[in-house]
Parts: sequence; C-alpha cells; structure tokens
Amino acid sequence: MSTIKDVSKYSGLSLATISKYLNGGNVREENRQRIDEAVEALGFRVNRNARSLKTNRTMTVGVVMPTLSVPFFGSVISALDRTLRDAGYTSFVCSYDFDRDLELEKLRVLCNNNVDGIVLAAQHVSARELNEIRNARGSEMPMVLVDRTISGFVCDSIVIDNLNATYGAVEQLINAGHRHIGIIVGPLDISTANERMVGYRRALEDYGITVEAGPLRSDGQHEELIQIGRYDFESGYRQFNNFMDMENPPTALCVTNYDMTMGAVTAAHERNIILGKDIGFVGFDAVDLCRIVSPPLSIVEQPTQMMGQKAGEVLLKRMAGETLPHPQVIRLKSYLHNRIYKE
Amino acid sequence: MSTIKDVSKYSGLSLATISKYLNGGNVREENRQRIDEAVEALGFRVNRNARSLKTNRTMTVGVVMPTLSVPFFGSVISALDRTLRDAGYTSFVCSYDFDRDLELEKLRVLCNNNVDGIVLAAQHVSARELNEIRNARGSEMPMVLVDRTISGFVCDSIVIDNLNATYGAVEQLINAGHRHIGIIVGPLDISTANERMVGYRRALEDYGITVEAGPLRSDGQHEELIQIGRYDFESGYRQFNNFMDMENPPTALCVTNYDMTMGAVTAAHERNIILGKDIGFVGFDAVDLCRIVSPPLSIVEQPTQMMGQKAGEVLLKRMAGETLPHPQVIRLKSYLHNRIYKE
DNA sequence: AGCCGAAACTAAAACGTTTCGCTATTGTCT
DNA sequence: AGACAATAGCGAAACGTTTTAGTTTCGGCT
Repeated sequence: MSTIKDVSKYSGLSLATISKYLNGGNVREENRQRIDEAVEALGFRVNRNARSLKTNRTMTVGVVMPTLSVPFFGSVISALDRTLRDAGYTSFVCSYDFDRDLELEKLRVLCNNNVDGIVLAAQHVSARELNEIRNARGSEMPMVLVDRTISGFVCDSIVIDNLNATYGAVEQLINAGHRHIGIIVGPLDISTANERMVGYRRALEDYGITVEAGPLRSDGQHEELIQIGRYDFESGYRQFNNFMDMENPPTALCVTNYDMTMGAVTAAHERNIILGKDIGFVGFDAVDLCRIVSPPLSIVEQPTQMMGQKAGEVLLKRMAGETLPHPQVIRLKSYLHNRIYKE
Repeated sequence: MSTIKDVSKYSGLSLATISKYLNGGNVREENRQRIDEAVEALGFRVNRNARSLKTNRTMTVGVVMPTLSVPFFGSVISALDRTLRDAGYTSFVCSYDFDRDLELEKLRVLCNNNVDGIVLAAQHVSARELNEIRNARGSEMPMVLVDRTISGFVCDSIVIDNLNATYGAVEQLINAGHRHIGIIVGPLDISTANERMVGYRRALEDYGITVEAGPLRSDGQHEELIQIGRYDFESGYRQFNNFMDMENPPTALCVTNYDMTMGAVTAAHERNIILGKDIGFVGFDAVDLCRIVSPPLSIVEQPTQMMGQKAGEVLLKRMAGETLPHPQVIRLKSYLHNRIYKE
C-alpha cells in the first residue's frame, strides 16, 4: 500500500504540500497535476487510522440499537444515516440484540474505536454507566438518545410523545363506546412503556373511568387491565390470550409496539376474534399489517424518519462543538390511523 | 486522555513492558499489579487508531446490506455478529438503501476505515468494481458475499439454493392440481431472482407443462406468467393485481421475497381473494405472517441464521490467513412450510 | 530594477501504539 | 557457588498522517 511519502517522492513535492492539497488546500496548478498524477499512478488512498491518530476525529458515528430485525429501527437508521452522510459522516450500526452485556460492550467498543459521536436506543444500561462511557475520553462524547430515555441520564434525546400516543388511542376506543379497555405495555423500565401506560391511565381518568383495577371477578378480586409484556411477539400473543381468558374480558385492547401487535393479531386470528369488530383494537407501528388484515386495524404510527433525521441534526450540532445550553429533548407527535369498523 | 506513556511513568516501567502486558504477555507479578493500578488510576484505554496504525489490523468487519428494514437481513446480521464477536471481532453494519452509488461508497468507506474483512449482500456493484475494492489495499481484502452473488466475481459466498426453493414451491402447487402457475420474481440482475425463476421454469418443464408462454388470450397472444418485480411491497401488490386482471388468470402464484409477499397478500385481501383457497399460493420469508393470516400461507423459509453464521466462519478463516484453494461457495437449503388448505 | 506582501512550499515534530534487538534479571542445576 | 538457560524488561525506531513555524517564490507596484 502506497503512502503519502510515496506520493511525495513520485511528485517531488514535500509531504506537507501533498497533505495540504489532499485536505482542500491550494497548490499551484502545475503541482496540482503532478500530485493528481502521482496519486493515480500509485493508487494512493489516505490511511484513515493515521489521520485519525493526528486529528482525533474519525468522521464516523456509532449507532446502537436493540435489534435490526424490526422495521421501526431500520427506518430510524435510514434517515439518520442520510442526515449524517450529507454532513460527511459515516455511521456504523450495531445491534445488541436486547442483551444487557452486549449493549454495554457495543458502546465501549465504539468509544474505543474513536467514533465522533453516538446515537443510542438504550434499554438496560444505567445512567451511571452511560456517564462513564460519555466521559471515558478526555472530552465529553457527543451523544443522542433516540426512542428511549434513561432515567437520571441528562442527554439530548429524540423521543415520541408516548403519553399522548396511547391517550389518543384509548380516547378513540372510549368514544367508540368502550369502557373495559385493556392495554399491553412493555417492560416498565423502558421509558416508552412507562409513558404509554401513563397515557392510558390518564385517558381513562379524564373520562371518568376507574382505572385502578379491572372488572370484578367472581372471587371478589379485580382483574388487571394493564398487562406487562416484553415488547416481543410472544408477549403480545400470550397477553392477548390472558385477556380473552378472563371471566370478564375487556371489550377493547391497546397493544403498544410492533412485535406485540403482531403477536396479538396472531392470537386473535387463532381464536377467530375479528379485531375492530368483535373487540375494539389499536396497535402500534405495524402500518403494513393494518393494510393487510381485514377489516383494517387502527394503528399508531410513529414518525421514525423524522426521529432519525432529528437525531442526526442534533448530533451534528454537538459534534461541531456547538454548545447548546441545555440538553435538547425533542418530542415528536405520533399519528393515529383511525379505522372505524363499519358493517 | 491518558496514554500508555502515562501508564509507563506512573508505574515506572517501560513502554514496551506495558504494551507487552496489555497484549497478553508475561510480566512479574509485582509489575502486573503496578500496571493494573496505573491503568485503573489513570483511566487508561488503548487508542485503537494508534494500535491499528502499527498492526495493520482493526479487529473490525464491515457488513454491507441493501436495507435494514427487512427482518431477513436483520436475522442474518444477528447471527453473523455473534459468530464474529466470539472470535474477538466487532462488526459494523451499513445499509445502502438499495442505492447503487451508496453501495459503492459504503464499500469504499469501509475499506478506507481499514476493516479487516467485508460481508456484502451485493446488488448493483459490478465484478470489476468489486475486484478493484478488494485489491485497493496492498493485500487482498477478505470478503464474503451473502444471499446474492455477482456474476463474474469469484468470491466466497453463502447463498440459498434458490433454484430448488422455487422448484419445490411450484412442485407443491402442481401436486395440488394447478397447471396455470404464475410467479413474481425480483430484478433479474439479482442472482437470487434469476435462480428462482429458473427453478420455476424447471419444475414446470419436469412436469410437462408448457412454460414458454402463459395461457392464450382472446387476441391470440400469450400472457406472461413470469412477472418481474423489484423485490418491494409495491411490486408484489401491483403484479398480483396484474395477474388477477388477466383474461385467464393463473390458478396459483409463487411470490419470491418478503416485501413482495406482503404486497401480494395485501392485494389479495383487497380483492377478497382467499389465498390457499381461491388460488394456490406460496410466499417467501414472511414466516410470522403465515401464522397471522387464515388460512395459513405456505411459505418458503430461508435459513437466515445459518447464513450469517456460515458467512462469519468463512470470513474468519480468510482473515486468519487460511488460504483455501478455491472460493468457498456454500449453498443452503431453504424450508418449505407447506400448509394445505382444508375446508 | 528593486521591493513588498501574499501565497506556496518545506522540514521536522508529533499523534499513541507495537516491536526489534538488546541487556538485565531470575531461577535451576550441578 | 557458579554457570547457563530462560524469562523479563528496556530503548529506540517505526507506522502514515497533520501541523507549526519558518523559508522560498511570485507577481505587482513604484
């Protein structure tokens, strides 16, 4: 592999001149040609390791996601990558496959590989750990959280207005006449799950529906209308069945992410329950799905593209050294695809 | 940020000793403690740029995929990452979002960033370009193609036995009594699309069914039973409708990837056509989907995990310098989930 | 023709590691 | 105790860039 020294020898110019030209500096027209010719002849390509060693910048950004098998994150990444690329950065994506240790490891590896910034959809990692990672290098590593925030970790974040997302969904169900409304949320230590639960609660309260407990069972206990899943297919499937097996099942259901929606829809099919008709239903994210199933499902769509783009924009500002006074927290609105069942 | 020099000063040992210890070498127990203490006290972390500059290795692998919004690739990546990680490598994933220029750019950027190897699901890039990229560095960059091969590019590859996948699918439809069988394939310059089409043709030939042209139209022309889509949702949707709008529509259909299957299923729903009952149907990849829809769909499932794992294993061998005589081409079997419709 | 300032160029040091070729130290065996 | 082999530790050079501070070149003025 030829180096800048070879180019120097070949062209008869000094290292510094070559370097300057390569980085956009001015050289005499004659020398410009000599350099171009040398570069061409030698097949020279700048060694980014050496460059980064000097400049302390890699022009790369690390992106850490819980999984890459879900369209939600794919879409975020796509828009994010585009935004960063337009500014000359390359993004490297890692998935931690929902694994706690892997999440931490990926973050560490990225830092060690000297990315200039990090975009993270955090799940298990603690505020303390994140702070440690952010400060592992001399200066504070630019960092943006997407989708999920970590309690106690002060950081730029791009998130959905989850509270209003479920509020709106539940409100619609209430307006359709439902009073016994169940919800399947994710693990409550994930911020989105918590917020979505709060939105559900608030909607019920605002409409004067008792939320503390579900309908009375024959044994005098209340049945829980808030079921906590794990944001995966099986959770949706199982919890849906739990609901339907109750003595007094809810007449409507809100399911709060992609995989669980898929699971719930599957379970409904197996039980010959027609969603939207036999029971009220609002899912999340599965926009394709709601076209496929008949009758079409009501679905909360999250602005994934916008989320990626905003994350990129904020990160770019931070990496450019722009020192915004407070952490930027951008809360994006979701959109409720409201399909009302007609006979 | 503290360097190995700081560790050296703090511990009173030489650079060389510290470095040796950090790389797994032996030092006296006493010194071992001094170093550990210094590292801890200074918060030292090795600068991988500097290390890579010396060693010419980064212990990273670049993974380039057409998209990250499809579970198929997510699953491949997941298994691939696991395999590489177990061997101490980190994988960085890029998507080129089906874009030709981006595909080339991502490959170049990865090479410039000195990854030790590349895993690529290639789409538009030519054999010439790939060769250029592979040889851009001094030595030949280890490289493995997954899912798709590039005609004329000699390279280790992990692919599906696409021919037999569609052969089996079509065979099943024939056995169910169908004679007018249509297929929606992808762009024919993608190897998988081509192979799947050949499998379709061969099955028809083997069963003595004319394949050259579709059923006769009233104007004396034949209708084309092979429709070429673009492997996306809209293609599946549109081509399905094309088929159904024919004067003499096929009685069975094979749709050859995830997104197009989704599109076809959607179109079928909109036309109130029950797949598996009203017409024979075999889709690809959408294994979740086939549980959801009733009656369940017949689906060809591709061994994505195995594909990722094998790709990792082959790449590891190459990166270890193992000089296998010929390019390894591993052809994995797909699995046909055969759901026969019962009234 | 001679001078000036700007623009282009250069030499050399530095970035943080690894590694080569030695020397110093240790432990073992007679 | 002495000698020897093995092991540990060391100094310095090298990896391929960028950058600082200083030098040369050049064209335009008077």
